[in-house]
Amino acid sequence: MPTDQLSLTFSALADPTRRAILTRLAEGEATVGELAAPLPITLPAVSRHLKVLERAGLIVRGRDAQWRPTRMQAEPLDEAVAWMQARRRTWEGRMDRLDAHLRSKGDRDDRDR
Amino acid sequence: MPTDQLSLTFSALADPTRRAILTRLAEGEATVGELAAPLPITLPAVSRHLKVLERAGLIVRGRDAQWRPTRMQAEPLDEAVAWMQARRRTWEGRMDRLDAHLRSKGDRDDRDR
DNA sequence: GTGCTATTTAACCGTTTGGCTAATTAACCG
DNA sequence: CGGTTAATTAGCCAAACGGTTAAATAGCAC
Repeated sequence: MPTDQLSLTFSALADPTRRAILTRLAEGEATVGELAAPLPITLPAVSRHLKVLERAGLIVRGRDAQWRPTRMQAEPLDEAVAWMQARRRTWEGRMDRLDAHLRSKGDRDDRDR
Repeated sequence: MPTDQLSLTFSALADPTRRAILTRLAEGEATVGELAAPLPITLPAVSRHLKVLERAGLIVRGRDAQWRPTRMQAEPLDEAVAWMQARRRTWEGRMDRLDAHLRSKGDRDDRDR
Protein backbone atom coordinates (compact mmCIF):
# COMPACT_ATOMS: atom_id res chain seq x y z
CA MET A 1 0.00 0.00 0.00
CA PRO A 2 1.93 3.00 -1.21
CA THR A 3 0.97 5.72 1.26
CA ASP A 4 4.25 7.61 0.92
CA GLN A 5 4.33 10.94 -0.82
CA LEU A 6 6.52 9.92 -3.75
CA SER A 7 4.29 7.01 -4.63
CA LEU A 8 1.25 9.25 -4.52
CA THR A 9 2.93 11.79 -6.75
CA PHE A 10 4.27 9.37 -9.31
CA SER A 11 1.10 7.33 -9.57
CA ALA A 12 -0.93 10.52 -9.91
CA LEU A 13 1.29 11.53 -12.81
CA ALA A 14 1.18 8.08 -14.38
CA ASP A 15 -2.22 8.76 -15.93
CA PRO A 16 -2.35 10.84 -19.14
CA THR A 17 -5.70 12.36 -18.22
CA ARG A 18 -4.35 13.57 -14.91
CA ARG A 19 -1.29 15.00 -16.61
CA ALA A 20 -3.57 16.83 -19.05
CA ILE A 21 -5.50 18.24 -16.11
CA LEU A 22 -2.31 19.41 -14.45
CA THR A 23 -1.11 20.95 -17.68
CA ARG A 24 -4.33 22.91 -17.85
CA LEU A 25 -4.14 23.92 -14.20
CA ALA A 26 -0.59 25.17 -14.55
CA GLU A 27 -2.12 27.93 -16.68
CA GLY A 28 -4.45 28.93 -13.89
CA GLU A 29 -7.32 27.82 -11.73
CA ALA A 30 -10.34 26.12 -13.24
CA THR A 31 -13.60 24.51 -12.21
CA VAL A 32 -14.36 20.81 -12.55
CA GLY A 33 -16.59 21.48 -15.52
CA GLU A 34 -13.95 23.52 -17.28
CA LEU A 35 -11.41 20.77 -16.71
CA ALA A 36 -13.80 18.12 -17.96
CA ALA A 37 -14.91 19.96 -21.09
CA PRO A 38 -11.98 19.02 -23.37
CA LEU A 39 -11.70 15.49 -21.96
CA PRO A 40 -13.32 12.45 -23.57
CA ILE A 41 -14.59 11.09 -20.25
CA THR A 42 -17.55 11.75 -18.01
CA LEU A 43 -17.72 14.24 -15.18
CA PRO A 44 -17.65 11.66 -12.40
CA ALA A 45 -14.44 10.25 -13.86
CA VAL A 46 -12.88 13.70 -13.82
CA SER A 47 -14.07 14.22 -10.28
CA ARG A 48 -12.23 11.12 -9.19
CA HIS A 49 -9.07 12.07 -11.06
CA LEU A 50 -9.18 15.33 -9.13
CA LYS A 51 -9.44 13.42 -5.89
CA VAL A 52 -6.29 11.50 -6.79
CA LEU A 53 -4.44 14.71 -7.61
CA GLU A 54 -5.67 16.29 -4.39
CA ARG A 55 -4.54 13.33 -2.31
CA ALA A 56 -1.12 13.67 -3.90
CA GLY A 57 -1.06 17.36 -2.94
CA LEU A 58 -0.77 18.39 -6.58
CA ILE A 59 -3.94 20.46 -6.43
CA VAL A 60 -5.97 22.33 -3.83
CA ARG A 61 -9.64 23.02 -4.18
CA GLY A 62 -11.78 25.87 -2.98
CA ARG A 63 -15.45 26.62 -3.02
CA ASP A 64 -17.19 29.39 -4.93
CA ALA A 65 -20.93 28.86 -4.70
CA GLN A 66 -21.57 25.58 -6.49
CA TRP A 67 -18.23 25.65 -8.22
CA ARG A 68 -15.05 24.05 -7.00
CA PRO A 69 -12.16 26.18 -8.27
CA THR A 70 -9.01 24.09 -8.41
CA ARG A 71 -5.44 25.29 -8.28
CA MET A 72 -2.19 23.48 -8.91
CA GLN A 73 0.46 23.09 -6.23
CA ALA A 74 4.10 22.57 -7.18
CA GLU A 75 5.67 21.18 -4.03
CA PRO A 76 5.09 17.49 -4.82
CA LEU A 77 6.62 18.06 -8.25
CA ASP A 78 9.69 19.49 -6.61
CA GLU A 79 10.05 16.50 -4.35
CA ALA A 80 9.66 14.09 -7.26
CA VAL A 81 12.17 16.00 -9.36
CA ALA A 82 14.58 15.97 -6.45
CA TRP A 83 14.27 12.19 -6.13
CA MET A 84 14.92 11.64 -9.82
CA GLN A 85 17.84 14.00 -9.96
CA ALA A 86 19.42 12.39 -6.92
CA ARG A 87 19.39 9.05 -8.73
CA ARG A 88 20.56 10.67 -11.88
CA ARG A 89 23.48 12.30 -10.13
CA THR A 90 24.55 9.10 -8.44
CA TRP A 91 24.31 7.29 -11.74
CA GLU A 92 26.18 10.03 -13.57
CA GLY A 93 28.82 10.17 -10.89
CA ARG A 94 29.44 6.50 -11.27
CA MET A 95 29.62 6.90 -15.04
CA ASP A 96 32.19 9.64 -14.60
CA ARG A 97 34.31 7.59 -12.25
CA LEU A 98 34.17 4.63 -14.59
CA ASP A 99 35.11 6.85 -17.47
CA ALA A 100 37.97 8.39 -15.51
CA HIS A 101 39.13 4.98 -14.50
CA LEU A 102 39.16 3.69 -18.03
CA ARG A 103 40.95 6.78 -19.20
CA SER A 104 43.43 6.78 -16.33
CA LYS A 105 45.80 3.97 -17.24
CA GLY A 106 46.39 0.95 -19.33
CA ASP A 107 44.52 -0.63 -16.45
CA ARG A 108 44.50 -4.34 -16.43
CA ASP A 109 43.41 -4.20 -12.78
CA ASP A 110 39.81 -3.21 -13.23
CA ARG A 111 38.54 -4.60 -9.98
CA ASP A 112 35.60 -2.25 -9.72
CA ARG A 113 32.71 -4.59 -9.44
CA MET B 1 -3.76 1.72 -22.29
CA PRO B 2 -0.96 4.09 -21.44
CA THR B 3 1.65 3.18 -24.00
CA ASP B 4 3.28 6.58 -23.99
CA GLN B 5 6.71 6.98 -22.51
CA LEU B 6 5.80 9.34 -19.69
CA SER B 7 3.10 7.04 -18.41
CA LEU B 8 5.50 4.13 -18.47
CA THR B 9 8.11 6.11 -16.59
CA PHE B 10 5.81 7.55 -13.95
CA SER B 11 4.02 4.31 -13.28
CA ALA B 12 7.33 2.49 -13.04
CA LEU B 13 8.43 4.99 -10.41
CA ALA B 14 5.12 4.82 -8.56
CA ASP B 15 6.14 1.61 -6.82
CA PRO B 16 8.45 1.87 -3.79
CA THR B 17 10.10 -1.47 -4.57
CA ARG B 18 10.98 -0.33 -8.06
CA ARG B 19 12.32 2.94 -6.73
CA ALA B 20 14.48 0.99 -4.28
CA ILE B 21 15.76 -1.12 -7.16
CA LEU B 22 16.61 1.98 -9.17
CA THR B 23 18.33 3.54 -6.19
CA ARG B 24 20.46 0.46 -5.92
CA LEU B 25 21.19 0.39 -9.64
CA ALA B 26 22.24 4.02 -9.67
CA GLU B 27 25.25 2.81 -7.66
CA GLY B 28 26.16 0.32 -10.33
CA GLU B 29 25.06 -2.77 -12.17
CA ALA B 30 23.68 -5.76 -10.27
CA THR B 31 22.19 -9.19 -10.92
CA VAL B 32 18.58 -10.11 -10.22
CA GLY B 33 19.61 -12.05 -7.14
CA GLU B 34 21.62 -9.14 -5.77
CA LEU B 35 18.69 -6.82 -6.30
CA ALA B 36 16.29 -9.24 -4.66
CA ALA B 37 18.42 -9.99 -1.60
CA PRO B 38 17.50 -6.92 0.50
CA LEU B 39 13.86 -6.94 -0.62
CA PRO B 40 11.04 -8.60 1.33
CA ILE B 41 9.55 -10.20 -1.77
CA THR B 42 10.22 -13.31 -3.80
CA LEU B 43 12.50 -13.57 -6.80
CA PRO B 44 9.67 -13.88 -9.34
CA ALA B 45 8.22 -10.66 -8.03
CA VAL B 46 11.55 -8.90 -8.49
CA SER B 47 11.84 -10.36 -11.95
CA ARG B 48 8.55 -8.78 -12.92
CA HIS B 49 9.45 -5.44 -11.39
CA LEU B 50 12.54 -5.52 -13.57
CA LYS B 51 10.41 -6.17 -16.60
CA VAL B 52 8.38 -3.06 -15.80
CA LEU B 53 11.52 -0.98 -15.40
CA GLU B 54 12.90 -2.38 -18.63
CA ARG B 55 9.72 -1.59 -20.55
CA ALA B 56 9.99 1.96 -19.25
CA GLY B 57 13.57 2.12 -20.52
CA LEU B 58 14.88 2.77 -17.02
CA ILE B 59 17.12 -0.28 -17.10
CA VAL B 60 18.87 -2.41 -19.67
CA ARG B 61 19.82 -5.99 -19.09
CA GLY B 62 22.68 -8.08 -20.33
CA ARG B 63 23.65 -11.69 -20.06
CA ASP B 64 26.68 -13.10 -18.25
CA ALA B 65 26.38 -16.88 -18.15
CA GLN B 66 23.32 -17.56 -15.99
CA TRP B 67 23.30 -14.05 -14.58
CA ARG B 68 21.40 -11.09 -15.92
CA PRO B 69 23.44 -8.01 -15.10
CA THR B 70 21.19 -4.97 -15.02
CA ARG B 71 22.16 -1.34 -15.52
CA MET B 72 20.21 1.82 -15.00
CA GLN B 73 19.44 4.25 -17.85
CA ALA B 74 18.80 7.91 -17.15
CA GLU B 75 17.06 9.13 -20.29
CA PRO B 76 13.49 8.42 -19.15
CA LEU B 77 14.23 10.26 -15.92
CA ASP B 78 15.33 13.28 -17.91
CA GLU B 79 12.16 13.27 -19.92
CA ALA B 80 10.01 12.98 -16.81
CA VAL B 81 11.93 15.76 -15.08
CA ALA B 82 11.51 17.92 -18.16
CA TRP B 83 7.75 17.37 -18.14
CA MET B 84 7.46 18.29 -14.48
CA GLN B 85 9.63 21.34 -14.77
CA ALA B 86 7.71 22.58 -17.78
CA ARG B 87 4.52 22.53 -15.68
CA ARG B 88 6.31 24.04 -12.76
CA ARG B 89 7.63 26.88 -14.88
CA THR B 90 4.24 27.65 -16.38
CA TRP B 91 2.72 27.60 -12.93
CA GLU B 92 5.47 29.73 -11.47
CA GLY B 93 5.23 32.17 -14.33
CA ARG B 94 1.58 32.59 -13.66
CA MET B 95 2.27 33.07 -9.97
CA ASP B 96 4.80 35.75 -10.81
CA ARG B 97 2.37 37.58 -13.05
CA LEU B 98 -0.32 37.40 -10.41
CA ASP B 99 2.13 38.65 -7.85
CA ALA B 100 3.18 41.52 -10.07
CA HIS B 101 -0.41 42.36 -10.67
CA LEU B 102 -1.20 42.48 -6.99
CA ARG B 103 1.90 44.54 -6.29
CA SER B 104 1.26 46.94 -9.17
CA LYS B 105 -1.66 48.76 -7.67
CA GLY B 106 -1.85 50.24 -4.22
CA ASP B 107 -4.38 47.52 -3.83
CA ARG B 108 -6.25 48.22 -0.69
CA ASP B 109 -8.51 45.59 -2.09
CA ASP B 110 -6.33 42.72 -0.95
CA ARG B 111 -9.22 40.38 -0.90
CA ASP B 112 -7.02 37.36 -1.22
CA ARG B 113 -7.36 35.69 2.18
C1' DG C 1 -40.49 26.07 -0.89
C1' DT C 2 -39.41 24.59 -6.48
C1' DG C 3 -36.14 24.39 -9.86
C1' DC C 4 -31.65 24.70 -12.07
C1' DT C 5 -26.59 24.03 -12.24
C1' DA C 6 -22.27 22.02 -10.46
C1' DT C 7 -20.24 18.35 -8.41
C1' DT C 8 -19.86 14.17 -5.78
C1' DT C 9 -21.14 9.51 -4.31
C1' DA C 10 -22.90 4.82 -5.08
C1' DA C 11 -22.91 0.72 -7.47
C1' DC C 12 -21.23 -1.94 -10.94
C1' DC C 13 -17.80 -3.88 -14.37
C1' DG C 14 -13.63 -5.37 -16.91
C1' DT C 15 -8.56 -4.84 -16.72
C1' DT C 16 -4.25 -4.22 -14.44
C1' DT C 17 -1.20 -4.80 -10.60
C1' DG C 18 1.56 -7.09 -7.30
C1' DG C 19 2.10 -10.79 -4.58
C1' DC C 20 2.50 -15.98 -4.07
C1' DT C 21 3.94 -21.13 -5.27
C1' DA C 22 5.20 -24.43 -8.62
C1' DA C 23 7.15 -25.45 -12.85
C1' DT C 24 10.26 -24.26 -16.59
C1' DT C 25 14.19 -22.43 -19.04
C1' DA C 26 19.21 -21.04 -19.34
C1' DA C 27 23.80 -21.82 -18.50
C1' DC C 28 27.36 -23.48 -16.04
C1' DC C 29 30.20 -27.57 -13.78
C1' DG C 30 31.97 -32.05 -12.93
C1' DC D 1 25.22 -37.01 -19.18
C1' DG D 2 23.25 -35.43 -14.24
C1' DG D 3 23.30 -31.84 -10.87
C1' DT D 4 23.28 -27.06 -9.34
C1' DT D 5 22.44 -22.17 -9.63
C1' DA D 6 20.06 -18.07 -11.77
C1' DA D 7 16.17 -16.35 -13.59
C1' DT D 8 11.76 -16.47 -15.90
C1' DT D 9 7.10 -18.17 -16.92
C1' DA D 10 2.59 -20.06 -15.65
C1' DG D 11 -1.37 -20.06 -12.91
C1' DC D 12 -3.82 -18.28 -9.20
C1' DC D 13 -5.79 -14.60 -6.19
C1' DA D 14 -7.12 -10.23 -3.93
C1' DA D 15 -6.96 -5.41 -4.36
C1' DA D 16 -6.68 -1.21 -7.01
C1' DC D 17 -7.84 1.34 -11.29
C1' DG D 18 -10.52 3.71 -14.59
C1' DG D 19 -14.50 3.92 -16.79
C1' DT D 20 -19.71 3.93 -16.88
C1' DT D 21 -24.83 5.25 -15.39
C1' DA D 22 -27.93 6.64 -11.87
C1' DA D 23 -28.74 8.82 -7.65
C1' DA D 24 -27.50 12.18 -4.18
C1' DT D 25 -25.67 16.51 -2.43
C1' DA D 26 -24.46 21.64 -2.50
C1' DG D 27 -25.66 26.13 -3.49
C1' DC D 28 -27.90 29.66 -5.95
C1' DA D 29 -32.17 31.95 -7.91
C1' DC D 30 -36.75 32.54 -8.30
